[in-house]
Amino acid sequence: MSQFIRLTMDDIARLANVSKTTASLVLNGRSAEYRIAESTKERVLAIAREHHFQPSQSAKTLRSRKSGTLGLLVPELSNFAHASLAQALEPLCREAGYQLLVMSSNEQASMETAGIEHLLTRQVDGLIVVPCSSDATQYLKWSLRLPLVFVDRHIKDCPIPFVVTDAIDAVTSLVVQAIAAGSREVVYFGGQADLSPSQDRLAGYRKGLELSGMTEQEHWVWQRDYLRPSGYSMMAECYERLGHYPDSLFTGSLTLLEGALAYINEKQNGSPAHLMTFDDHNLLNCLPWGIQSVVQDSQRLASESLVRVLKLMQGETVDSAWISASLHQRP
Amino acid sequence: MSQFIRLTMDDIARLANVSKTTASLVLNGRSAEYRIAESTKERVLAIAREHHFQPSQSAKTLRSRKSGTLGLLVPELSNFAHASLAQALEPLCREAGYQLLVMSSNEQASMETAGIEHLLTRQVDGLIVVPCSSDATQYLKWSLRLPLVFVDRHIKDCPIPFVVTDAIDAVTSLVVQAIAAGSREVVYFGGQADLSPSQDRLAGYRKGLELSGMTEQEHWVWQRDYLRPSGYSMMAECYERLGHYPDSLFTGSLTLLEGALAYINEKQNGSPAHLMTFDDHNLLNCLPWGIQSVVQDSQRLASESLVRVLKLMQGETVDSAWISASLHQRP
DNA sequence: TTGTAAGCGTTATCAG
DNA sequence: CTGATAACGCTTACAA
Repeated sequence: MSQFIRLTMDDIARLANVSKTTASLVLNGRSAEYRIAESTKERVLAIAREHHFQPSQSAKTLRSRKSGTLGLLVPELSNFAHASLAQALEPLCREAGYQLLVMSSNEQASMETAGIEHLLTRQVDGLIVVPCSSDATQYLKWSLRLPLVFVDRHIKDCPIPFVVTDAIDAVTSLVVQAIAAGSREVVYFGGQADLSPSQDRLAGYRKGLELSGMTEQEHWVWQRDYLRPSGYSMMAECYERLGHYPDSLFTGSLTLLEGALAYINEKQNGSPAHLMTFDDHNLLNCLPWGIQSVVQDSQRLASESLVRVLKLMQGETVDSAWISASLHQRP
Repeated sequence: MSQFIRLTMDDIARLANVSKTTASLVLNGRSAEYRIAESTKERVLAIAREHHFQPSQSAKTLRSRKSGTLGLLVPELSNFAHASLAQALEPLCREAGYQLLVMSSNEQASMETAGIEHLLTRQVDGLIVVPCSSDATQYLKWSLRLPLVFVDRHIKDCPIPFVVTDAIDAVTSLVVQAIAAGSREVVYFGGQADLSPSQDRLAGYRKGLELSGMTEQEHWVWQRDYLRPSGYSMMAECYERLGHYPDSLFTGSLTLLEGALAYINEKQNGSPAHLMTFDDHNLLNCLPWGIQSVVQDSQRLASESLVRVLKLMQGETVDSAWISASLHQRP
C-alpha cells in the first residue's frame, strides 16, 4: 500500500533543517526542558502541522517498551453492563494517555485465553478483565506477566485485585423492602452459581430474608445461567412447583427478567406482586409493573479499575474495592 | 517496570542454538517454505512454547509497515445498535487476522476528530466509522490517508463507501401495515434531521403514507434528537397539539420510544393504539403493548463493512451497500 | 542549543 | 537448510 504515505520524523527534521533529536524534542513538548530556540521550535511545529505528521506509535513502543495501551476483556459487549463499562472506561483511558483495546470473550474461557494472549502480543501495558472462568491459577500466571485487575467479577481466594459492585447490600435492602411491604414468599432466580456476582447476589438475598426473620423455603432459590431461556424455564418450573406465582421475584439479571416476563405474558395467569432485578435499563420504566432494580455504578467501576491498573503499572500494590450500587425504585 | 520481563526472538534463537532468521522463519510458520529441518523446527517451537514467547507486535508493525489493527469509531458504546455492531465486528476482525480498536466519539465531532487522529497515530490499517458529523470534506481528507468505510450512517454526496441499513423499506412496510389495520393518524418522532438514518426513516414513513393513499397532516412529523427527553417532550407537545394520542406512533429510536412511553405512563390518559419503533430490544417483549420494531442486521452490517475495508486495503475500489432489516412483529 | 549514534525486536535480502 | 546484516521510525546518552 504505497497509496497512503506517511512522513517520518526524519522527514520533518530534514524539512525543518534540524536533526532528528531536535525534532523529537520539540514534537514531544520537551523543547523548554532542553531550551530549544523558540524559532526552531516554531519551524518544526509548523512543518509538522502542515504535513499532518503522525509519529509512529510502533516505533515509540519499540523504543520505550511501553505500548501506551490498556486492554479490556469483557464476556459480551452487547451486555448493557459491560458495554457501559467500556463506554465509561474509554474516555478515562484516553485522558490518562492510554488507548483502550476492547475485546470480548463471548463468555468462553477458551476465547478469553486467546484474547489475553493476543493482548499480550500487542504489549498492552495493563489489563482489565471481567473473568469468565473461575480458574485462579491461569489468571495468576498472567498476573505475573503484566498488571491485571478484575472488574465486575472476582475469583474466590485469588489475590488478583478486583473492583466489583457491592451486590450484597443492594440486594439485601431490596429483599428487606419487599418483605416489609408484605411479601411472604420471595423467590430468587440466578445464573451460574460459581460466578462471584451470583454468589454475592444470592448472599444478599439470604441476608435479606434473615434480617426480616424469614426462613428460606424449598424451591425459593433457582440457579442456572444468565441466558433468557433460563429465565423462562425457571419461571415455568417455579410456577409449577409452587402452584402459583410467588409474592416477590428477584432476578439476577435483565435477561432472566426478560425470560420470566415472557412466561408471565404468555400465560396471562397472574404475576408476582413485587418484581426486583439486578441491573437497570430505561425500558424498565415502561413496563406495567413497578420494577425495583439495582443500578451499578459503571463510572466508578471504570475509574476505580483504571486507577488500580495504573498503580500496578508503577509497581505499587493495590487493594480491591467494592463499589456500592444504588436502587432504582419504581412505584 | 522490570518486574514483567519478556523474551525476544533473539533469546529464543540463542536458547535453541539457531540464528534469528531461522527462529523467525519457524515462528512464522514458514519453515516448510524454507525447508527448515524438522528437528530444528521442533526445537525452536518447544523453546518458544516453554518460555511463553510473545513476538513484539510493535517491532513487527515497524518492520512490516502494517499494524494488523482496524479501528471502529462509534458515537456511543452504550447504544445497543452500536454495541451490537462492535460485538459482531470484533470476532470477524480477529478471524481476518486483525485486532479491532474500538473508540467512541460521544456523538461529538471534536472527539471524533481526535479519535481518528489518534487511530492514525496507532497506524490502524483501516477504519470503520459511524460518522457523527455531516462534514464530507473532513472525512474525504482522511480517506486519502487510510482506507475508510462508513457504517450505519452515510453522508450525502460523499464518495466514501458506506454500509447502512435499508431503513426505507422496513419503515414503509410498518406504516403501511398500521394504516391497513385501521390507523387514520400516523405520527413520526425522529432525531437529528441531518443524519442519514433520520432521513431514510422519514422517507420510509412518507412512502408508507403515500402507498396507503394518506396525506401527511400538520404536526404529524416531529424531529429533534435521539435523546430520551426529546421523546418525552415530543410526546407531550404532540398530545397537546392534537388534543389526543395519534392512532399510531413511530419512533426513530428506542430512546425516543422510552421517552414517549414515559410520558404516556406518567399521564395515564390513554396511548396510541399502534406503536412502532426503529431498533429492537428483548425488553420490548415485556411491554403491555404489542410494539412493532425494525431489527437491524448487525451481523451483516459488520461483515459487509469489514469486507469493504479489507478490499480498500488491497487497493480495490468498493461500492456501498444497503442491508435489509427485518420486522419484529408483536401481537 | 543542537547533532551523532546506538539501539528497541522484527523481517527481508543475500550469502553461504 | 541456515546465518549475517541491514533496515523500520523513534528515543536518548553523549558529544560538540
